[in-house]
Amino acid sequence: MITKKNFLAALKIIDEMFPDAKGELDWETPFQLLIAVILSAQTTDKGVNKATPALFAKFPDAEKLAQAELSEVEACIKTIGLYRTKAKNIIRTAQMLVSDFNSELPRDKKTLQLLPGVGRKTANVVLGEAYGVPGIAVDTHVERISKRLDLVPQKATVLEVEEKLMKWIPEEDWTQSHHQLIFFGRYHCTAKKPQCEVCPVIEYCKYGKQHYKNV
DNA sequence: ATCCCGAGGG
DNA sequence: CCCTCTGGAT
Repeated sequence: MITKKNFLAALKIIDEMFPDAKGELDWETPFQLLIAVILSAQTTDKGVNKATPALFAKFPDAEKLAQAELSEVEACIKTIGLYRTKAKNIIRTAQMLVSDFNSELPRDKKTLQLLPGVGRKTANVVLGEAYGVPGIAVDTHVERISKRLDLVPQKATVLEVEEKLMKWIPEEDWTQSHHQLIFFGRYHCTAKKPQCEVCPVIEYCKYGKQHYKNV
């Protein structure tokens, strides 16, 4: 297991690699952010950004989406993976916002997760992006990076990853580090062809040292 | 553990 | 072809 000192050293280097890391979903209102994040499951942000303009043009707010026809919503997001489940989820989410929450987003994690399609990861992202609540959403990238750095055992759950990151990263850095870990995973430490040959973090990386011994 | 499910890349 | 992409619900 990596030491806290070495992990924070690696994080500092990643900070220098991606100083401007931020969320890449397009949205205008917290409601639209929520919908975009629900849609982003198992799908690239690019794919979501391609579909949401048409979706939000027709259904810009919770009231409109709550009254939408399922087939019409499906047509808007057809190019996105898992589109049938997601169409149902975002309509029901909009209906619940209107009927139970006065058309406003709940601002706490527990309540947000009552909405269909919203789990811990999505709630974390919405709270962080829309309201500035410190948090670390563990997605596929954050999980992969954490395991390659040997921050947690390979069989650790995403919740265990989140807890370890929150324990070792100062709270004031949670949001920024979260974005930077995602950028690092998306553009450098990719799932398929990680760029270990030119990786400034490899001296701290169990995975990198195992796969590229000559560095 | 399994299902949902399309686009993009290698 | 196969794998991956800011997962969640059953």
